Amino acid sequence: MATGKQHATGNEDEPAISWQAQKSAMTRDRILDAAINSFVTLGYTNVTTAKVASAAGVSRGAMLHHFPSKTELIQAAVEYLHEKLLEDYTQRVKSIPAKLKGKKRRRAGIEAYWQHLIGDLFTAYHELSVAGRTDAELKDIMERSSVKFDQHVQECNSELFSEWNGRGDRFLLAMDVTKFMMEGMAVGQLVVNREARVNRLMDYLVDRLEEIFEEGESGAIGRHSS
Amino acid sequence: MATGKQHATGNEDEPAISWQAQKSAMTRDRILDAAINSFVTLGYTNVTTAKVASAAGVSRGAMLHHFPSKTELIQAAVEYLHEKLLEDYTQRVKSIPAKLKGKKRRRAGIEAYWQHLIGDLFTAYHELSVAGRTDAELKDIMERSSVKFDQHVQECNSELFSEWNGRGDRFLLAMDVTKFMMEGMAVGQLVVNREARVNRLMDYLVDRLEEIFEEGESGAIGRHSS
DNA sequence: TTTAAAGCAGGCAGTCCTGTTTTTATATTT
DNA sequence: AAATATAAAAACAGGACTGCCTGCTTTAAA
Repeated sequence: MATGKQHATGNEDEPAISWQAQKSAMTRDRILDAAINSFVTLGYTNVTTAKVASAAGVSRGAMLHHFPSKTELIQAAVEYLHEKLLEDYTQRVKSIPAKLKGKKRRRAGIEAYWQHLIGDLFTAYHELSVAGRTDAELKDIMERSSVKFDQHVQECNSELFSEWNGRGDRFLLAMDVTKFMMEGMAVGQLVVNREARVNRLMDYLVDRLEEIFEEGESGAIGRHSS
Repeated sequence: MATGKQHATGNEDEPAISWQAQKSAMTRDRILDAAINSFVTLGYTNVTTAKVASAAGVSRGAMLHHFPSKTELIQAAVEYLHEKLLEDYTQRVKSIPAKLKGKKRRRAGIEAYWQHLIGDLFTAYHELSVAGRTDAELKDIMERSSVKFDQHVQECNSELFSEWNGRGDRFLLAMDVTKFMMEGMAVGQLVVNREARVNRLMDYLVDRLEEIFEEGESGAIGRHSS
């Protein structure tokens, strides 16, 4: 594969993209993709370096060349996963038709987040997150990743729902409600009547968000608590 | 502890509680307690039969006498955990003062569930739940356990919030919203500003439940969706 | 008192996993 | 074209975990 026919001509001051560096980076990414995929299909507990190497189609030796230890592999996989999570979410949000306005737009935002949550990337993230609870190093990385991701989501939402800017705490509350309720749905056991319950919950959630948007400073939020 | 002086007198037709059966049951429970505790402190990934035996204070041989394989140990631990989860939740709900009425009572119910969720038992449950995603046998057991637990919670709530009986779907929706949002909070990464956000979310949740309770058939729920 | 059986303790073999080292192939440079 | 560096493959050693097996102690039955 890739017989390596590079430009034979002079090509003097082309600095250092260097042919084999690309190949190296490619196998590196293949390994990281395989790692993430292994977390999804096997579960964190059952992932071994050999299985990842096999899934990536490289020898164990090749893998240990790129990642000298299992720990370094996992840490690299977390950072790689973080990038892919950001990209996945961003992509889903960006593909919301610009013509959608108002409530339709909000509903589409919720749906995009839901599709993100039931995808493989978030599954892998959750596996690592649970594993991180009892692994100090991993915990640290996961928390940083989580905080950065939430910041990105907030920026996306400020853009997507610009009509809500300037609401301060309200906006943050709405984001928290959405985040935790939907993550709970994605993570929790939801076996009986799944479809119907999910739809009903998402309808309910959108309505509550509308409430926050519709009502003024003295609206339903805090009506009882005040 | 319990020097085992059983009644030396006749006591003819007492069938078979038999001395060593008690001892056996006790070590069995010690092992299962140690297993659950190991899931909490070590994480499912790092639990080994040797560590569980050590934590229980029994030899490995003793453990293999009670649980011939690791699989059987874990399955027994799940059933044991299920019982303890039921008991824990029930206990917390029952200890809500009977004098509390109306909103105070609802708030106390939420608080009881929250304390249940941030306890060790639910942590162990979550570990096993995640492990069950990629383990067919375990998945099966966990789902059954989950369904049964939810049923129990529903019965408790029907009793605790009897003023809401007869609301049908409304009631189920309120339970789902509560369940998933709070489980999301318990499970998800919630590092920055944890205290304040949790309190705010629980205030918000209680208000939404009040809404369901206060408003009639044509209330806020479905106001937008209809 | 003897006999059978159950609970229990510890050692042993096989397997899997990790990380190191050695070896081969492929690129880049002089 | 030779030399050097890097990527990849394969063999190897050490450690950990699981399951089995043998023997010991305590309880129940005869």
